[in-house]
Amino acid sequence: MAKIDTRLPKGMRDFLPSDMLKRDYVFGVVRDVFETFGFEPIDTPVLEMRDTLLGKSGEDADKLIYYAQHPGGKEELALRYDLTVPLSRFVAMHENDLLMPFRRYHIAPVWRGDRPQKGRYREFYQCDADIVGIPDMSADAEIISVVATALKRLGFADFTVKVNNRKILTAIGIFSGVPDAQLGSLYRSIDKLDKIGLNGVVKDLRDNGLPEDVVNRMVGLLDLRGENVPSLDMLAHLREQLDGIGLGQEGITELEQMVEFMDALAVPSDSVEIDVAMVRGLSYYTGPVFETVITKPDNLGSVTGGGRYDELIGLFRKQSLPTTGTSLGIERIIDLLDLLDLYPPELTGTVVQVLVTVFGADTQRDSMRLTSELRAAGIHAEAIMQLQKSLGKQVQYADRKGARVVAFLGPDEIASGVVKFKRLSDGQEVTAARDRATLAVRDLLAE
RNA sequence: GUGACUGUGGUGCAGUGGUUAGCACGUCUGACUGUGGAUCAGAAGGUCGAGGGUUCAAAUCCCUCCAGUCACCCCA
Repeated sequence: MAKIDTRLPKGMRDFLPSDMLKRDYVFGVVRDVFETFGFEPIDTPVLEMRDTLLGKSGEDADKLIYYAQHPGGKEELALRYDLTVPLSRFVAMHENDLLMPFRRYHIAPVWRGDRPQKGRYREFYQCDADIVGIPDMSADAEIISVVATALKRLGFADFTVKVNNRKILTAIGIFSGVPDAQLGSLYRSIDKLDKIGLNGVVKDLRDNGLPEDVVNRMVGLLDLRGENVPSLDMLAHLREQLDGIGLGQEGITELEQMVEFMDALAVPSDSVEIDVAMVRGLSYYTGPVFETVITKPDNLGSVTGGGRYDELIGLFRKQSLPTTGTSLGIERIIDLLDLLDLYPPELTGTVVQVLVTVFGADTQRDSMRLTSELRAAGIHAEAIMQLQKSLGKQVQYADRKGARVVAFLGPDEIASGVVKFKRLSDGQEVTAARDRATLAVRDLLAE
């Protein structure tokens, strides 16, 4: 008989138990850091009304949104593309129940109909933290701080949070004399600076039909972005260049304030870089924008992204609320943790701590009783359920599974009222009285 | 949406026109009926991505489709 094809939707994945344990570990660390910073958890439906999502993140994003429909349903639905737009809807909808400022975190899957490739999936989790209701740069500095703290707690040593401000980008456009219609392609060219270099950007700009004097003015500005120029000096320089352009002055002041606040929050200055060539594609950003790259293996793209979007909530409510936040991309973080092997040693690939063997039908109930006692003491325990399995196979099963301790409860032990435990890592065995069994296991697990 | 590369047991690969398609790892069984990682012996497991064409003969050459990977765009 023909078997049903097992394939999954493109870009979507199953997770084995060992994968899930890693994921849960990462989620746990991130959640813990978020809560340390005073962010509260929320959740929203995976489906939203189509109109809620469309037209918020840009044309490119709209094309990636999945539509979801019940055959008999009249509502036009879509799978959420990110957690930011749902938050905006959520705030406008529940403002009566929210205290401002509202700091929330949200860890949940989102869907994008993108072509999958390394570090990119069609279904993936985002971990977002946002502060609603604060226009001040102290909020943006908090966001950078929470990002840096989470990455550090996960074990990353070499990462850079890049910071820029959309107002500066706009000012660069004004300064150089780029017509509004071409601002988009201007940003796109600038964004490629790291990849294709200054000459590449110049070529790109010319190819896009920008006049030579415009290109030259632009190059003068981008040249400021030298690696060795201290950030604040560079901003002062930029301030002179953009003299008379109000938006640019504003953006620079905001960055300067952020730097001060980050300093007060003890964000290590060597993990933050002001990069006036960092753009970010989502259209709702209005001020500071952030993005993190892991600098050591440096091939997986950004692991966090965010920024300030002061107008977005205004689409769902008479008056907008100033909001800033970030998203951590758990999938890329996990790929990197795998690569760098940064997991704590206690992640063994199984939740089972003790595997209880079974000698035969006549001792099975004793094994079950012991298992139950271990569980009551909070020890993760599993009993063998196949009576015909040889003892060797049972121990092998425990070993392959990754259980740390095996319990033996055969006729001899039962007769003398004891139980024998063996720690698989070093083969050490201890025999303990039945009423001291859980203590003995705890000792073996502790080392 | 654009481009490049790749599809052979569960996984990784070999096989580039010629008998029943091989190897490694993994799986299962046994040596080992009260103790794992090692060793040895044996077994199971494949419509060679799908369809069509060329040929006496196709995993191998050609065409189409499908799928996967990577890159661009964009993004986490």
